[in-house]
Amino acid sequence: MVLVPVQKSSISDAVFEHLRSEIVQGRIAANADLPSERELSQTMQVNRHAVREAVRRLEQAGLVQSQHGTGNKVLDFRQHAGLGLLPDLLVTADGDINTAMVRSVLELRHALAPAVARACAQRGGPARADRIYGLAVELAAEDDLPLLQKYALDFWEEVVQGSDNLAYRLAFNSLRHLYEPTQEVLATVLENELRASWLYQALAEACVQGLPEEAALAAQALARKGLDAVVLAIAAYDAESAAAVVTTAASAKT
Amino acid sequence: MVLVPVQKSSISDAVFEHLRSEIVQGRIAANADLPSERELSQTMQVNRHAVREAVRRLEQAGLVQSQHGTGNKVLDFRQHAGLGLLPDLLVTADGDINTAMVRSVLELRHALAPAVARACAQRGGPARADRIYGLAVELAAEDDLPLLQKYALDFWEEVVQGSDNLAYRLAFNSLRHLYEPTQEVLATVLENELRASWLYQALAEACVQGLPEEAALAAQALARKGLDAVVLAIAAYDAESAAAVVTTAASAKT
DNA sequence: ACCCCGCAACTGTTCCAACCAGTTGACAAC
DNA sequence: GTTGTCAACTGGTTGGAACAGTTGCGGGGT
Repeated sequence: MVLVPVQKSSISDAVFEHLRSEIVQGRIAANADLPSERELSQTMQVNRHAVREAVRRLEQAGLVQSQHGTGNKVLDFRQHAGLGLLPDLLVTADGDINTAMVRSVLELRHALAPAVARACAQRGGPARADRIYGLAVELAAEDDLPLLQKYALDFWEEVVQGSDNLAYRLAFNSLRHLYEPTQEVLATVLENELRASWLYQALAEACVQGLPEEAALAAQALARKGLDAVVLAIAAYDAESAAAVVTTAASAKT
Repeated sequence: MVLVPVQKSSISDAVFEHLRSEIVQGRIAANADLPSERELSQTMQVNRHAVREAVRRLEQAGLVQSQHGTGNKVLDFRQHAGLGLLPDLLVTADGDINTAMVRSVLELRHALAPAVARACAQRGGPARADRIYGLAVELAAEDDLPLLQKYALDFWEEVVQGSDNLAYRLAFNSLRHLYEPTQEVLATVLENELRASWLYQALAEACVQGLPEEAALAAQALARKGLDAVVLAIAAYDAESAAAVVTTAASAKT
């Protein structure tokens, strides 16, 4: 018997998530008006306050704009949303993985990793470099994939902090929030990267010795491994999906 | 006589912004409890719903976590917030410019620009490349600084769209929202970059001919100019601030 | 015929006053 | 000492009312 904490969700949470997915998946066009609060509360059978709280969150997320007297206008999330929207974009309307988004995210990581590592080697300081080195050693000694993943995340967390750049860190936060719920799925795909312990060590070494370019190169090599693996996995996945569609069509014809 | 639209701000907006600045500037410690909703509504003399809507937005921004029965806990924004928080971090508690943050943001831009340009040259397509080229030509012909700035923003907007990477675009959104309100201030600092029309043209050329590495190099050179200029400006600004402090201290002593 | 003022009829915004529901800690009963 | 209960917090939800902008229609006026 396995017991897990039950997930409790408030009403306004549910309203928020519903409207968000309606918008993100294009079922409500950009620049269109959201139904009025009174109408929403009536059709969704919830109190108007719940709707209002949801709309406020949508506004904060850059998906909606409120105007007193006129209504709530749906914005184009591609123009106004931030990285916080990534988790919701990873799955398409029919529950499939949005492979284009996965590639996008890993490209973003590939673009940031070298810069973060470079900054960390420049400004991280000896104490931080020691911690990073210690994590690299732990990582090299570990064989279990989930644990390896956890250590890698800790490793990067330290490097990002060492970069002494809050903008990097905020971007990293968005990527981490995206990464955490999908860990198990990604573990197998990123295995090559996670097991490249020599690269983690090279990065750590570069931080200890204060060699920015070496750190950047190691970080780039790491991110490259992940990106390449994902690109391959995506190609396989898309081919499989296409084949499935063909099969379905064929069986429908018979 | 000049008339500008008056800024109307709702009550919950005001509550939100007040609490946000309290949190971001550390006047409420991370992991501390926010005062209860009833208490906040009483001390701020507003209705509890206004407080609730503000707290919802704080939660959405990653600054606060709500728990039924226990209260609203303040999170460490460095760990949980996204790039959307950047605008609020640019000014310190006493209204000064947060120079470390300015540097951080331009470093982020410097890290992203080459990757975005590379992707655009690879995947942008001929139609987009033509538009980019057209904007580069317009840019080269322009002399007025504010207009130059507008064209440069349009230019990058096109490049980002051409990168066919929604993650890049969402990150770019955050940077743009940060950039727009401070345009006038930044125009003078970034003048060297904005007037480097040959680099814009090199980037455009690379997009037209589909040369990713050339595009990346041009983009990096552009971002580098801005970053270098800002680093210099920051050094001057900090020196001036330090001198001002000394002067104040000296005059206080007499 | 045209213009313009004013009045509905929308919209979001704010408020009040309850009550429901989770959490915690003190305190009495065992 | 352990345990169950209850009071006193907390946020969550509800209904209803009134306030405040926006828009468009229609009845004046010119």
